[in-house]
Amino acid sequence: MSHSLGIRQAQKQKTRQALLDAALVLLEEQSLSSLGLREVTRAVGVAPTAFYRHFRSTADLGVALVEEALGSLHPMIGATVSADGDTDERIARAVDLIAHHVDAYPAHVRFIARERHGGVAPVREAIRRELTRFAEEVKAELAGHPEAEGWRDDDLLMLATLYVDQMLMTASLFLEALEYGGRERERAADLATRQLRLISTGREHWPK
Amino acid sequence: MSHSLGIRQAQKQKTRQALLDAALVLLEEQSLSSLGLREVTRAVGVAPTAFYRHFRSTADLGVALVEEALGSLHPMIGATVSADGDTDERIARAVDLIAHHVDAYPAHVRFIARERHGGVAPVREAIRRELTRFAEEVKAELAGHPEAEGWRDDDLLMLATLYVDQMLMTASLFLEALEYGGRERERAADLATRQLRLISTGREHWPK
DNA sequence: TGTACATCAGTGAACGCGCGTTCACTGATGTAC
DNA sequence: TGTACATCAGTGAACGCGCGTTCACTGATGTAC
Repeated sequence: MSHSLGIRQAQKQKTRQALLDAALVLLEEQSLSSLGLREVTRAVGVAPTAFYRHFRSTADLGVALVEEALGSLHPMIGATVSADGDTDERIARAVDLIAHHVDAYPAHVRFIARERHGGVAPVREAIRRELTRFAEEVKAELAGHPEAEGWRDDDLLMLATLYVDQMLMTASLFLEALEYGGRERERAADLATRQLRLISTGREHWPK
Repeated sequence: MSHSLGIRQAQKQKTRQALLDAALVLLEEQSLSSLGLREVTRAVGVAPTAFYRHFRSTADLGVALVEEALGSLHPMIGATVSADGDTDERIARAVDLIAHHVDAYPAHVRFIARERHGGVAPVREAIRRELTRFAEEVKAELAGHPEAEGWRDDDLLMLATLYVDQMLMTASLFLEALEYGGRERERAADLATRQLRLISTGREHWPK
């Protein structure tokens, strides 16, 4: 769109984003099902009632956060499973991409890891839906590679699902490393690399 | 011990267990960080203050639940990675054991999946500690098999960690299937079976 | 451009409610002799 | 076995507090003419 938003709309979006940002910070130390609407508005500096101009409830805000968090993850996917280089180079690149994503968006990663199995059903649903979509995209990407020749469709989806889950496991391992500091980061990268290598080995020898 | 507990001790343990049981039921629909002490005592039918005779806080109760939940999982581990039969038989048996465990202790499985990355630090820590212990036990079990010959120690631990995480992923998939009903259960079993088969293939062709 | 009216994001007071925690207590159970 | 005292799991009243939600409001922004 070329015409800029009206002043009113722009201000509203700004407040909405401030609410999302404040919630994300508060969610580093608690889970969504205990997040209070007043906490969030207090952190932003608006009246509690202003919350209702943007979200019906904290669960509703949570669903919006899912879209934000997994939206930021989306561009990373294509790159992670892209085809250049040999297996080891691709694995190293994927682990590196995950590590940098965690550095750039730690709160988003934590939110997804926490609420994927969390206590708020609509948010769990939203995450499940997005991750299913991711797996299908990874599958499509895999199907484009020559290695995928002869693979059954459902085996490809199985592999894609394994990659997506492994990506999340690795991301949350890097997140812990970020908190603990020390050599945890290298240990996480090393573990993730070898696990991906084992999966790749299985993939190469998969009986088609 | 041969002598039975005194009446007082027995009654105290009974109340404590009732608190744990009630909490576990309440935690099916919310997460620990939003669980109220009064909710729990109300469900049991004791005064709120009675709670303090057993736990300092709901976080403390959470740690006790971790021990209960992962204790029930413990006997299953040896059986899951035991050596009898060929690869496919072993995989089928493992998937079956996981499915039955989820049927038998759904609330325990949900609790662990939810609080592993939940908002209560001491509980996350307790789960992490137990899962590390599990991975080391699986590693020891794997090391006893002939297939492990020539494997480096850290590669064995890497594989064990992958198995433990995969077990949890599968368990939580079965849990969702339990909620949704329909053919989800078979689909979950099928996916888990093929993912374990891929891991096994990688294991067989692992470059030692 | 100027005027008159409509819209609506954010306000602030008020509400009833359930929370965690304290305290002194009760009465059944345990123990010493 | 009986008695006198100690222990301690569970009670119930009371507290101050922050919660989510309602409501009528204000005043800047938007729109029609």
